[in-house]
Amino acid sequence: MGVTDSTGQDIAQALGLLLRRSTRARLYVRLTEGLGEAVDDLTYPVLSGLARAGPRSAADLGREIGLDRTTVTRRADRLEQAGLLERRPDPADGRATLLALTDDGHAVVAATRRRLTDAVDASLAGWPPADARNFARLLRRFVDEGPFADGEG
Amino acid sequence: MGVTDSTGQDIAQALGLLLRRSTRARLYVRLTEGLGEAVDDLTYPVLSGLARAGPRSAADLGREIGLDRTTVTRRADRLEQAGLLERRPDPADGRATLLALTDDGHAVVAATRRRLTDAVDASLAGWPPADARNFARLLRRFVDEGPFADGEG
DNA sequence: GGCGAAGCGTGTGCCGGGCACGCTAATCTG
DNA sequence: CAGATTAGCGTGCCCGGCACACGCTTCGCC
Repeated sequence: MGVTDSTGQDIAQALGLLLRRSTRARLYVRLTEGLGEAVDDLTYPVLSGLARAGPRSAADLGREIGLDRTTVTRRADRLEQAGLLERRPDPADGRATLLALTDDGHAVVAATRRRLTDAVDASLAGWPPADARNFARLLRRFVDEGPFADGEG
Repeated sequence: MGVTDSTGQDIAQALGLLLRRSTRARLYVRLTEGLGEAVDDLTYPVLSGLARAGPRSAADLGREIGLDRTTVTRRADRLEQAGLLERRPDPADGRATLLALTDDGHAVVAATRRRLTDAVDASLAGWPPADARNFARLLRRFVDEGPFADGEG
C-alpha cells in the first residue's frame, strides 16, 4: 500500500464524503418530508426496523437498531398516535407488547424507500448500464464485508 | 425500471444499509477513540472541516459543515481548551475570529483518517485489485453526482 | 405455590442545539 | 467625515432527546 496503491485511501475519502453529505444534506429529513407530522428522521428508523424485522418488542427492536429501549418506546408512542403503528399484546408472552406496523405504516415505509430509489435512479441516469450493475454488486459486497459488518441490521 | 432492472433498488438498499450501520456501529465514535477527551464524534467534524477548508470563521465553518454558528463556537471552545485549535483575530476583519488547527489538531485529523483508511484496506484485503480500483472509481463518481451533491463539502 | 428474573411504561436528570440578546467593527450614505 | 446600517461574535436561556432508576406485571423454575 505504498504510493502506488492509493485505492484504500480513495475509497476512505469518498466514504467520508458520502457520510458527511448524507447528514449535511439532511437526507433522511427530506426523504420523510410531507409524510405526516409524526414521521421524521428520528421516528423513521423505528418504522423501517419494524418493516425489516416484523412485529417486535421494544427491547428487541432497540437492540436491532441500536437504540435504548425507552427511546424506542417514546418514538413508538408518537407513531402509534399517528396510526402508523399499533401495540398488541404478545400472544406468547403476557408481559411483552409487540410493536407492529399498520397498513398506513407500511405505506409510509414503501413511499420513503421509493423516494430513495428514485433519487438513486436519477443520479444513475447517465451511467452505462454495465457500470451501474458493477457498482451495485461491488457496493453490496463492500457493505456486507465492510468495516461496519459487526451486526446484521 | 421494471422487474428486469432492479439496479437502482439494489443500490438504494445497500446505501441504506451502509448509512444505518455506520451510525449503529458508531463508526465515528470508534475512529476518534483514545485521541483525547475533547475529541469525539461531535467535535471531530469541526476539526475535519478546518483541515479541509483551512482557517475559517465560526459562521463560515458552520455553513460549510451544516451546523449552527453557535454550535461551532461551543465545540471549538472544547477543542481550543485541549490545544487542538486556536483562535486568531482575522487580520483582514477586526470583528472576525479565525479558527485554525494547531499542530496537535492536524495530527488528530491525520490519525483519524489513517484509521479509516486502514479499516477500508483491511476489508478490501480479499478483493481482486481490479475490483477494488473499479469500486473506488465508481463510488467516487456516485458520490460526486449522487443524490447529495447539492453542496461542495 | 412461591421466588428470582425479565419485560414494560414512566418520572427524572443531563447534555446538545438553536434562538435571542448585547456588543464591536466594518461598510454604506449623504 | 459623521451617522446609520449591516455583519460578526460570544453567551444566557429554553426546548427536546436520551439514558438511568423506579414500580408494576408476568413468566419460568424449584
